[in-house]
This record gives sequence, C-alpha cells and structure tokens, in this order.
Amino acid sequence: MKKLPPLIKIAVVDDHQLFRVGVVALLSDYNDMEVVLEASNGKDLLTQLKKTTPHLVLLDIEMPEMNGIETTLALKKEYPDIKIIILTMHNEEEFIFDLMNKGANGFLPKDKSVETVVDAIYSVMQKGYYYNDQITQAIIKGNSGHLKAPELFNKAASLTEREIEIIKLICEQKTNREIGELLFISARTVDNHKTNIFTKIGSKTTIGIVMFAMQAKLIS
Amino acid sequence: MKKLPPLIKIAVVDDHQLFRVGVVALLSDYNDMEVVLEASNGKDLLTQLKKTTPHLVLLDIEMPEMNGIETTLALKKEYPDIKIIILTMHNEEEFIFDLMNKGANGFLPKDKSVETVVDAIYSVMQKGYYYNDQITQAIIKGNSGHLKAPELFNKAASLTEREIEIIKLICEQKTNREIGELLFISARTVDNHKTNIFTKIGSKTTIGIVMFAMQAKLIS
DNA sequence: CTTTTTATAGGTAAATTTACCTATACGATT
DNA sequence: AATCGTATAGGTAAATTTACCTATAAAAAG
Repeated sequence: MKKLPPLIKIAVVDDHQLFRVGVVALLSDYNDMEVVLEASNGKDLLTQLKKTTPHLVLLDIEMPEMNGIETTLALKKEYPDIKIIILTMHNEEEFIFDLMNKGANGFLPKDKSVETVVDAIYSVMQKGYYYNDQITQAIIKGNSGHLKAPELFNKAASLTEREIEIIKLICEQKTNREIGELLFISARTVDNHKTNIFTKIGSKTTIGIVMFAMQAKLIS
Repeated sequence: MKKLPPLIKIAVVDDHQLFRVGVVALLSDYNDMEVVLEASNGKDLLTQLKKTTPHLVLLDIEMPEMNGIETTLALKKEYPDIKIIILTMHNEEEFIFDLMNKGANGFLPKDKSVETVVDAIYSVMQKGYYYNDQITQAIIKGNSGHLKAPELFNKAASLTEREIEIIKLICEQKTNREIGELLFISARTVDNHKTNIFTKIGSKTTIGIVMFAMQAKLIS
C-alpha cells in the first residue's frame, strides 16, 4: 500500500463550471485533498499543467476542443505519473475498455455520492486503481462479448479518407452513380469502395454502413 | 415588472448528485433564493412536489426514468405556475423549440457562470422568461430553417407501431423478404409500409429511413 | 353509421445494388 | 527492386428495391 501525500492535489477537468464548483465545494471539507487546477477541456488542462502539477485528474469524457479520451492519451504520454479518474455518464460505459488501455486509473459515474468520489480518490492514490461495482460488472461482461466502442474506433480508423468521403455521401442518400458524378469517378469504383468498406466494418449491406457511420459518429 | 418573492424557492432536478450539490453550494451565497427540493429525475420531482412547491425548477434534459421533456409537459399541466429553466448541454439546442412550446421559461447552458445562473433565475421570476445569446441566436436561426428536433418528433409521432417495427428491422439490415418472413406478411406489404414511411418522413430511400431512425432515436 | 386509417397483398417495369471476378497505376514501405 | 495499400474501372448475372398503380378487410374516428 502506497503512502498518501500529505495533500492530494487534484485537477478537475469538465466543461461545466457548475460541476467543477460542485467538486471544489465538496472536496473543501477534506483537509488532505485540494483542487489546485480547474480546466474546461483537455487543451486547457495541458496548458495549465505547465504551471501546476496535480497528483490526480478528475476527467470528463465529453468536452469541446479536446475530449477525455484524447486527453487521457496525451496525459499518460507526457505526465505518466498523474493518476486519472474518468467521470462517466450513463451512456459512456462502452468507452471504459478503450480508456483502460489508454491508462485511466479509475472510472466514476457522475451521479455517485460525495463519499464515493473521495473513496475513489484515495483508492487510486493508494492502490493505483478504482473500479466501482457497475464498472467491474461491465468489465466482467466485457469478457463475454460487447466491446462496442473500441471495436467501432478500430474499424473507423482502418477506413481511408476516400472511403469516409463515400460513406458520408451514402448517408446523404446518394446512389452509386450520383456519388460517382460528385467525385468524378465511375459508379463502379464507388461500388468497389463500398465492397472494401463492407469487409472493413464487417457489414454486408449499405444499411450496415449507415448504422456504422452513425454509431461511430463519422456523421452526426 | 413582477415583484420578486422574498425567498425564491428552487428545485434542482438532475441525476448527477455532484451537480445538484454544486448548485446548492452556489446559490447558498444568495439570501433571496434557496434550493428547497432536489430530485434525480422527473418522477422523483413529481413525487416530492406533493410536499413542497418551489417557484422555479432547474431541469436537466437527459435523465433516467423521466426526462426533461416529459417532465416539462407534466409540470406545466399539473403546476402551471411553476417556472422552468431547462439546463442544456452542448448538443441539445435542437430541443428548445419543442420545449418552448411545452412551456419552458428559459434555457441555460450548463457551462455558464454562477452569475448567469442567478441572472436567469431573476429574469424568469420577474419577466417570465430568460434566453441567453446562444439560445436567442438559435431561435433567430430557427426561423430560417433548421427546426430539427421538433420536426423529427412530429414525424416520428405520425408513424404507426407496425411501421416502427419495420423500421427497426430495416435498421437490422433485413431485406423486405426477411422482414416479411419475420412478421408473417408478404414482402409486398413490407414494401408498401416502406412507401408509407417514405411519405411520412419525407424521404425517398431506405438509407433515409435509417438516418431518420437514428436521429429521431427510434433506435440507438 | 359513414369516413379514414391501418394493415394486408398483388403486378410490372425500371433502377439499383450485390456478388463474384479481373486489372492497371501510383505512392509509400520494406 | 519488390511489395502493399489505395484508387481507379470493367463485366455479368442475380437479387433487391423502387415507382407506379389497384384493391380488400378490419379497426378507429368522426
């Protein structure tokens, strides 16, 4: 068991000021921890880190400019010693596998009680990790199947620019011929691209491409 | 200009306890307002309203059990005098038209400063409404075109159960024949349903149906 | 008790997609 | 220099969808 520092320095990264203020207010009741840095997104955090170095970052996933996933990657690369607790919403459980691999130390649903937050902080500082019941269950379940998001990311990453261009046009309800005309290529070529997309994302129909594009947020 | 009550009673409805605590902490600096009710979703709020009646509700949109839209409807029906300020995230601006019609008095992005929150509360209590710049701009723009969400809702509402059933199967990449087999109807009938869906949602292709289904969240 | 909506089903021709292949050219990587 | 990935394009047959119609029966709405 690692020894705790006398004062745990914490950074809160969330684009909602109200949320950040809430965290500061809550943690002010605890003498051995203090919020030393507030940032509204990953970029903001990285800038401020040049002046202040916290022990632990409470990190939101969804943020403008630079989201939690990108931030985790950047943090672990440049400041490998800083611990990261990801703050999750209801619908973001699917990202945890991806984030675990990227180096997140714990996950905490935002709707948890104050005590849980403090517990999580102690746990990560001492043991290097914190997973609550929900998350643990998700991990166990994850073994048996549904690694949705990371899978999507990998697939999306394997697509070429041209393929994504075509996917977007497909989603705009263009036919192969129309796409060909727009891109100055033959409808055949569009068809070939689609075939390649099929194999890359593991689908057999155009509908599958559209569903994939929406789920992987290639389009909104 | 309406006279303010000596103490503005406020309800905070959000499923994230940290957020609620943040609001309580912030408003505690102001002597003329007080959070008298905290609820984690609309159902919870309606239950608690039987005991305490606030002047104003700060209402999150995305919540489990009963979301902000449903809650607004229910509130305006049963307690028409209670003012409602909707707390929005970045991506929820599209809902404002719908919510305005349903009786929301104001909209407030969650990432706004404390002063803005207090301003909004005073404005709604005195003038009956509050719209900040972003929202106002969205309304102006809205006149010239993109009333996305409410339009989607109306279209979605016009669909029959059977049609939605078929839409879901379409999204699962089934062909007309397969859908027919699953539903024990002819592929022709499926085709007819699709034609009807086309006219209802204003699309001409199956891809359009899928895009609609995703955007209207008929499926996730 | 009409009228409308919904769900059902058919016909046919045209358009489109899909499933198989093959093949060339270019740029980057090894 | 050889290989790989990417973008390009073709052929053809089968499958599928789409665009037009018509039509019936049951249920819901007026």
